[in-house]
Amino acid sequence: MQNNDLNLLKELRLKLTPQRLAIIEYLKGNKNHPSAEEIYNALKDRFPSMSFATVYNTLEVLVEKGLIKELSIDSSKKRFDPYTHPHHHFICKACGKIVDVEASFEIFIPESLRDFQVEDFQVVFTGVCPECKKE
Amino acid sequence: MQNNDLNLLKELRLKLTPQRLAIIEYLKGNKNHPSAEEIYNALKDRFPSMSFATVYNTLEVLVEKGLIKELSIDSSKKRFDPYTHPHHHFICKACGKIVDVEASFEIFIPESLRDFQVEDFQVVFTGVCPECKKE
DNA sequence: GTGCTGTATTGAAATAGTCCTAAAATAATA
DNA sequence: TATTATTTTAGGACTATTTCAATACAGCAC
Repeated sequence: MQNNDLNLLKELRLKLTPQRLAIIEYLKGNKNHPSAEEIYNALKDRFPSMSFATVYNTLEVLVEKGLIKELSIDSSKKRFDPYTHPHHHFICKACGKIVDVEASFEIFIPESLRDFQVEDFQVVFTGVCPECKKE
Repeated sequence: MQNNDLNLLKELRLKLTPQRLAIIEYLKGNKNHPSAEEIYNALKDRFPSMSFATVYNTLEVLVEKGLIKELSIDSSKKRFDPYTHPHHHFICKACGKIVDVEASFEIFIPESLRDFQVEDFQVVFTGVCPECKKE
């Protein structure tokens, strides 16, 4: 946890609670696209009294403030991604793993979206990851 | 419901139950990416005794047989798409509507996915649809 | 530091979506 | 028409998520 995180939270007028700081610290640099449960499990040793609601509340706030992104790649649960810069994903049909794809793609906005306010796009690759391919 | 649907189901060795036929008919040509609940609600007048499990069972079979696709665009529920040909989507942040994008994109497979077996990709645009833009 | 105030956390229960199971129903076949 | 294997049904189980009221506590003024 760096000082600039503390300052960032202050600027956002969020109270610096230990649970929040731990959740942010856990997410920071995390490339595993964790679910709420994974976050909860990772922190419950340090915060045995922490409630699931706190994890959800915090994640909601962080998404609102734009510090993390909520991924809609997995239809069974929400996943969260601290990397808010534009990037893409590969999802393995076998194990469900989600991998970052750092390439940038040149995509033209199709004519059919003329009247739409397109703000972002995401490329989701599907297939089989190297580990699952071996089996 | 056309005869070729009936033949298709026969070839797949699926029993032609009224519920199944109704679900297939409802999905056919449907561009709203309906959820299981929407399908259930749309048909419950005609099939008051129909169970939710039937909807899920049928959808599962249809996905297995490749007649429809399951979309993982909405993190709150599964959505189903009868259009199995390659196409993309726009999702409105305001109303959640999912719109088909028929364009085809030239995407290179990035070097970082060298060892991955990439089978498909999907472009998901996000932003605001014309209706929500007005508000 | 002490006290105040509004925000955050907690625990439990409510809700929503999906899936499971066993019994009853029924489509397909002979 | 009888048989059989598949499908539907009803209800409950299960998981993920949200809500709620009560309690705790971070930040601020003094």
